[in-house]
Amino acid sequence: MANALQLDQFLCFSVYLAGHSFNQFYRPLLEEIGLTYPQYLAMVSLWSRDDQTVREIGKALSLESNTLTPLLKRLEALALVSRTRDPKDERQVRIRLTDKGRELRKQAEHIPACVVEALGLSQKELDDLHRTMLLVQKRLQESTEKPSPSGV
Amino acid sequence: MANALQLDQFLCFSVYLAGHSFNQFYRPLLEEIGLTYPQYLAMVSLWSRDDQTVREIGKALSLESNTLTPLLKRLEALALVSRTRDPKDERQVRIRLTDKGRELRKQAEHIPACVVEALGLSQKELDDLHRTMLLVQKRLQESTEKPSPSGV
DNA sequence: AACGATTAAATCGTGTGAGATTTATATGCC
DNA sequence: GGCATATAAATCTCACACGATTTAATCGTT
Repeated sequence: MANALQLDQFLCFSVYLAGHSFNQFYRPLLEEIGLTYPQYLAMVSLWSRDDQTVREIGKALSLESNTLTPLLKRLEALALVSRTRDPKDERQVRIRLTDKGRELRKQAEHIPACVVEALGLSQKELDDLHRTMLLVQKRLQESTEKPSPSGV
Repeated sequence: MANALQLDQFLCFSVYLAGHSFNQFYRPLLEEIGLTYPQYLAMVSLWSRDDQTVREIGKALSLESNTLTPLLKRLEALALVSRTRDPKDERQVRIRLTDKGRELRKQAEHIPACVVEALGLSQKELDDLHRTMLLVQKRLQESTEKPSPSGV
């Protein structure tokens, strides 16, 4: 039990530090194209599917409007996206790539290979890592949303 | 290659989201004892070794004084730690647990088991996860510190 | 001992993140 | 149709994170 405690302490540290190092690794690469890591993730989401609402992007990134609104305004200021109210539902704001936003994808395309190279993992290991991260996310989110499935 | 790009995009998302979910899971647990996640990590570091300099804690958490100084001042305001200049080297500030800071450990001790339970992983899987996170951190940090080991 | 270089914290400005509240629009029920 | 309810963004406040700079103390060399 002192053992389990110890392990988790290391685990929470290692997850925290891995996230950090991911962020740090991307930073200089993204600096070249003028984006922060969260801005890059929002752009990746839009490159894979254009014309999303703030809420949809938020779902993809696990972020709410309190974080996304200013972030997207910065992307708008960079002329990478446009923000317009949906005429069919004025509550929603639709985010669309501009030509410049689509152009930027080309400059960002070399980045993934840099990460794969730095990690130095095989395809299978990358796959395992990806699956593990998704599982961790799923399990923790389930526990967070409903702390006690058997009612309280 | 469109393949590799796709995989990494998912990977950077999944790592980002796993970090998020970890943070979200800890939040309500830590709220009970009045700490944020980074504050908790600093306290864990001090519980495992008391009387560290800002720099030493920073090394453990991959943080610099620009982040740590205000964080540690908040812990000081909570009366959990003391901050005093080292008489032998006045440049350094030594961080020491107060009695209250040591006491808090008891209230934090149940948290690790919650995480292990939520993850629902075997000891071996937890171990693998931990090792993988450490490896990711190591590889990415190496690449970040010296972008090209074979000179440029 | 003196002065340039190094080191440790602290400070400053910008950009996330998150809880709580607010504003504006849409929906449901009578 | 009219009003309570629900939903989507935006706003506000606080707490990280980080690059860059500043301040203070120590070290190294002469």
